[in-house]
Amino acid sequence: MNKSKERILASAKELFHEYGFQQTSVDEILKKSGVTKSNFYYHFKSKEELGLIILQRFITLYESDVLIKTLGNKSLSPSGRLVEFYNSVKTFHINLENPRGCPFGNMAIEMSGSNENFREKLSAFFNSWEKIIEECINEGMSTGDFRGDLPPGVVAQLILSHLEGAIMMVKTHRSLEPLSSGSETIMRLLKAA
Amino acid sequence: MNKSKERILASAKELFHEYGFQQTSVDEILKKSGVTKSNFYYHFKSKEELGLIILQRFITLYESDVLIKTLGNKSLSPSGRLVEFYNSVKTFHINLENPRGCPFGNMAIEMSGSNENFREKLSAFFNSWEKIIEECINEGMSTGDFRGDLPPGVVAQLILSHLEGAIMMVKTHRSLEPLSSGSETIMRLLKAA
DNA sequence: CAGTTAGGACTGACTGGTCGGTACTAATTC
DNA sequence: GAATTAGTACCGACCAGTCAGTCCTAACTG
Repeated sequence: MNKSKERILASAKELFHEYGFQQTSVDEILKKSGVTKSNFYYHFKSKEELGLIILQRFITLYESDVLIKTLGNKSLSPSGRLVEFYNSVKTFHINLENPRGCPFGNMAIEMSGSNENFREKLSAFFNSWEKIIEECINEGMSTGDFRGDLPPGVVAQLILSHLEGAIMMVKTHRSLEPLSSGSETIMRLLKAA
Repeated sequence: MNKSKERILASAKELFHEYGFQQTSVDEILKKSGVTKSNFYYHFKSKEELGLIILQRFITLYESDVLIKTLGNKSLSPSGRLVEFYNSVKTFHINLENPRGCPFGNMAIEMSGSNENFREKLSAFFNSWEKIIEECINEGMSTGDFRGDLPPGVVAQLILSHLEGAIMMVKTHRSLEPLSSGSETIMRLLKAA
């Protein structure tokens, strides 16, 4: 059911990630998904609505498929979880022939200045992402995985900021190195003395 | 002389920073600068050419007015230079009622995937920026300002990645906190044991 | 000095094309 | 019979970019 709707969502998701929201036209989405324009506007009242739905889906999927399975994986040590998380991010970006950047970071920069709906959703998601990292850091400080002389919330914020910046560098330099080298350095800096 | 040309450059620089390159139309630049379209194309052969010129100007200005005066200020200690640099970045972003993000980071995310001219210029600039940070870190490791158990180039890369990510967060959360808190944490992590 | 030439700065009207979105009819599917 | 898909023509706004031609000043020429 809703075959067209799903095809629109799948095509738009890829196009938004590759070219950005504003730089993707509705016509391109129709062409890629093989759906007619009237059918598009039967399912979505506007391009913005589509964008917000895709963003929400991506957030939900990322939380359940990546964040919970790595940072929330209680069968690993806290530092092992963080390493697993970095690995999953690297895998995600290495699988694209040309780095496209972080879907969330790209959208944040593109939309935060011009659309409050996108900005608020992204701001809330970054906060929740940060909380998940913080939980892992906090536990790692108890177990002695990580140095305990810094507030875990502040460390989590630093990790997320650095991650987004590193992915930006990966996209700009067309090399995974800033992410792999940066994540290793983060791990070293967090090691207990 | 060239009053129109300078007005176009000044207006476009602001608009590109606030809305991005692609989201700023030539007509908007004309409206803001009060210049006619034909005059615009008398001075610039395309919107892309204008964008590259503005980017180059911004890079040159930033290197001479910010990077050299902070990270290259030999009258300060290496760690004092880094603090000064962070202060200048914070001042830059606090002076805008709404955070617009880093002009270079914004452009990198927006253009790296679709325009090689922009991507290469930005990639080269990030490398040169990194080198300036590295020089400061390297000296600080000699003086004992910073811990010496990490390669300075890797640390510099981490600092720049984190900075760009933190500015992205400032823009998304509409709060300076990720940058001020993050920079303090970086300083603490780099302190010699 | 008068007449000509050159060239940079500038103009308004215009082009072909794309944008997101609408209107409306008709067929197909569950 | 209600939800979905298809088709297609259309809209006004906007897009980057072009054009022939004017204005003004300064240098050259007789």
